Amino acid sequence: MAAVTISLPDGSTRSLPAGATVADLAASIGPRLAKAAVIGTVDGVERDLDWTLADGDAVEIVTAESPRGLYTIRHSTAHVLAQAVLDLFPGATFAIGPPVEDGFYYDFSLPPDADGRPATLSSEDLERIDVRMREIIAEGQPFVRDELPSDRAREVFAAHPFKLEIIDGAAEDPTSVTEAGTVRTYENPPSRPKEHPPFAGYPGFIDLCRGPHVPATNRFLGHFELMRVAGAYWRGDEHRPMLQRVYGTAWASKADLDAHLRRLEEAAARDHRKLGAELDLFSFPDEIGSGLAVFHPKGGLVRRLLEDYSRRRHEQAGYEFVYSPHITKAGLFETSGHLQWFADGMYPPMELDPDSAGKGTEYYLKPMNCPFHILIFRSRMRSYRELPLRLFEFGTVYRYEKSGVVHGLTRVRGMTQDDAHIFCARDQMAGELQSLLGFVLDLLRDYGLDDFHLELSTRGEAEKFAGSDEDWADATDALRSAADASGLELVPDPGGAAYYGPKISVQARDAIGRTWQMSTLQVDTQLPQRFDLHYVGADGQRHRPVMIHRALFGSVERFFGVLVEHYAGAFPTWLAPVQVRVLPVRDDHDAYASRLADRFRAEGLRADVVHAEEKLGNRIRRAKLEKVPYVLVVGDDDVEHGTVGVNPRGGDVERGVAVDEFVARVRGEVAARVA
RNA sequence: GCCCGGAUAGCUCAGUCGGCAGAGCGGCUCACUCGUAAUGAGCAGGUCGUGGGUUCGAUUCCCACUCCGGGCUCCA
Repeated sequence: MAAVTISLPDGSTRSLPAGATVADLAASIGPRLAKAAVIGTVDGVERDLDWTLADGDAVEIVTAESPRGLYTIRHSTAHVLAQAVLDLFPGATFAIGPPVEDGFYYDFSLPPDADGRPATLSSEDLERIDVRMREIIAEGQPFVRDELPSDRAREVFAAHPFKLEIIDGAAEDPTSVTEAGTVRTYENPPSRPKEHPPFAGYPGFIDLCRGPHVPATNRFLGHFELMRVAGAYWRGDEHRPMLQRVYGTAWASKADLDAHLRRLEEAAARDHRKLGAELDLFSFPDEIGSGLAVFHPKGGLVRRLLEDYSRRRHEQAGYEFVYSPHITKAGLFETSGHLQWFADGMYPPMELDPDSAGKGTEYYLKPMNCPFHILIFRSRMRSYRELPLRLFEFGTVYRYEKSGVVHGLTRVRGMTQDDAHIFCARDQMAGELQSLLGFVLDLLRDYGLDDFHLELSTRGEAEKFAGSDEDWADATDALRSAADASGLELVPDPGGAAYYGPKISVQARDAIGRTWQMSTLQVDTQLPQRFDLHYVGADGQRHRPVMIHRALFGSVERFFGVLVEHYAGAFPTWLAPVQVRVLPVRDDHDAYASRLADRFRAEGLRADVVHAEEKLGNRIRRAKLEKVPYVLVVGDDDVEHGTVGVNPRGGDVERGVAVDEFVARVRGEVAARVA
């Protein structure tokens, strides 16, 4: 029998009999690899284990723990989910079911209820689905690959309109291929034919799919958990039917699954909404309305510290501070284009000052600050010598966010932007953007975020963009070169721009690896035109300035929320609402404790005292739960020697520390903005 | 805006198959005076999210609304 020669990633080659598969190759390397192999890549393309190898193929065996192996496990689990739902809900049909980060989902449409609308899944249904999935897994159904002519596939999937759309190429499925004329399928034949198989000519379950898959349902699957059910629009389009989406997570082992579930718990424990209440930072009283926060004294203090530091840095960087009102007549937003492009995001107008006919003037709450800053620019003739003119405001704006999207402090209806508009000459734009990006990143690092990437949002095909192609191209180029100069990774986001211009957004990764959109830098040639802005150049002629819109925090509220989660509520000393808590051991140490707190406050530290009305242990416990950076315990020894017992957050207790030394230590930390 | 789920004391939650509402923590009072993550006892605190409907009777069943959570769409 002829042999095939296969090359491996380490550069070695192996000879196998003709007809050998990926699985045979793994077995020839070793029994452990044979067992661990989920799929293989052949010349870079992922293939099932039963794929027949050809002479000269370069093959890599993919194991369960690898990203590709996990992807396969999640993908195969999604198929099992689909089979289970189709089994349990006769008449149900299915759409797409790709693997996603940490798991998978599948979208379904259930047969109509008595009221004629498609039925929905409830969380109780998830338990039944879970049970059915485990039965299918225990059955050990193979995943059987096949290529069907499209005509034949249309017959097989006749009862599944979403699949027909995919076969016809009208809908995209990230896990399906619809090559001209044929489609690939994966069948899971059941051990016993189903009573009412929903596919013509197949006794069990079959799905359109590019693959590859695990060899059988009892290989590598089973370490999964269904997480939630949610609505999702077919093809992500809000004008199309709402499907029922089931999300799950799946891993290579029980230990990995458990570790993932623990990570979710940890993330929940640092949720800023939970910590906001626990640490008495802010709240969202129902009486005020959705997405409208109040900051309590401690949250207000932290917020003021964030803002104060930002203000100082902006002053040093040549920004000038302005203020503008919260409401304005409609005309301003007509000129700016907001009422044309952004009206959906604005609160409806108030009609004031009716005339004799009863017709009043419409006022709007501002959704953005830019038109106001523009009016400041336009308030008098500007010289090129004034440029770049950088106008900064902590500007509170209101946006009528759709009711389903508000989320803690990260998506609100009333927010304060650390907003600035830079008016510059066209030839200053590139340089200004570059130094601006450096300034942004530098400042974010001071707040403790240091892992970034950039996103470049450009104009898409849609109609929602104002202005000429040329202006967009210029602006986009300027942003791209500033981004390149930063050396950070740049992810494209076509179609993500605001109506008036492209933007770079800075995405920051927090302490547990989640990314948040923070700063935005936008180039705008539209508003200067709309407001007919100009300045007088060195040549004595009028020129049109370019505007750069930028916010570093994005919104103060979101930034605050992100920092709470980043630090898990344990703010660094410079931001902590209470930096030092003094705990006298007994009543007769009260006077000493109070003198210490006075001294600390005189040194510019935020210190308080909790007297001995409760046991020391409990007072320490409370201080720890409040995440106070320094708990000082003072007793007889300390009164006698002028020392303190230092119990630092996350560190070891140290007795008999001299007060001066302690003050110097903490003041140093605050100055360096660490810990 | 759409789909699913929820709202009971300041917080976390139990409970009522329709018949006067419960716990722990927290708060207050008293006692304890204590050296590094929960001392004990007592007291107060709820028109069971809001408004309608069904009913002899609704916190419980139905409807609408408000607010919250998880998604989709959208977004700082």
